Amino acid sequence: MNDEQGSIERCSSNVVHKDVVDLVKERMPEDETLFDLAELFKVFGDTTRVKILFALFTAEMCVCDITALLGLTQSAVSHQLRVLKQARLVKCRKEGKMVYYSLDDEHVKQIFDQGLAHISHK
Amino acid sequence: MNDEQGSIERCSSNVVHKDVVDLVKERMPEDETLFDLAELFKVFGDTTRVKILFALFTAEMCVCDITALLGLTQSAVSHQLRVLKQARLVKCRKEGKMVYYSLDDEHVKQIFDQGLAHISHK
DNA sequence: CAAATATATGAATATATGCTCATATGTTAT
DNA sequence: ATAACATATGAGCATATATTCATATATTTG
Repeated sequence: MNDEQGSIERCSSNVVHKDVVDLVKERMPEDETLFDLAELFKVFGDTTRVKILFALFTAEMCVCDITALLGLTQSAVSHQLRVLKQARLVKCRKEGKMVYYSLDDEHVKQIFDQGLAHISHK
Repeated sequence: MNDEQGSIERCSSNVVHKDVVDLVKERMPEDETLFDLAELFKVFGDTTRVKILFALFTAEMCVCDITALLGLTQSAVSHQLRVLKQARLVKCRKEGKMVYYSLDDEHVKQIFDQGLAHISHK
């Protein structure tokens, strides 16, 4: 209402730097976008799924092989493959009784590389 | 033990394509790396934290302003800032009673951009 | 020092999530 | 058709996690 230049008062849910908050608000993506982005990263946020994706960087694999590789239950693997597929990160093709999974995204590799870069200390 | 070229039998925790599994195993990063990577993405896997990081792309902000921006409790924001700080994604500087948070990572922007690229349909 | 304010933190709670178990579906071979 | 096998899926459980509430800490002001 007043205080044009340096607003350095009031908080408790009230804004201290209205100008900054307004600018940030302008530049914020839509809520749905932010939600979807978080949902995507949530998929990356599990060791089993990260392992599966890394495996598929190297080669297409059937569920059986992934199960053996990870030392988990076939059920557990299948459940996670479902999650990855729903996120459109992997695709599958059926050949006889077996189902072969492979990567279905060009971005994952780069996302992982950036993530690894962050991890190997800044 | 036998069957050199096309091993297309046995599963149930037994490997179907031993060659593939062996190759994949070779190229897999260490378990600790995979775990840390998943932990990092777990941090990105929450709408509130994604919002905070996006906000900080634009400007350094105090807790108060972030709280107003997100329409959450000050406590909730503080808890999430803690998570982000622990992951070395944000840093903070104190000025009087206020604490200003800003980005502390060069990779987040690129990770988010790749994530957004994936989201906006393949 | 006391009051006001900004931020941090521990406990409690409600929800989400990954795995296991049991079972269903679908394919191949006998 | 029956048996064997590969994969998918639903229910249940145990754990993780995001938010809230209450309160602690720290800084500034009167």
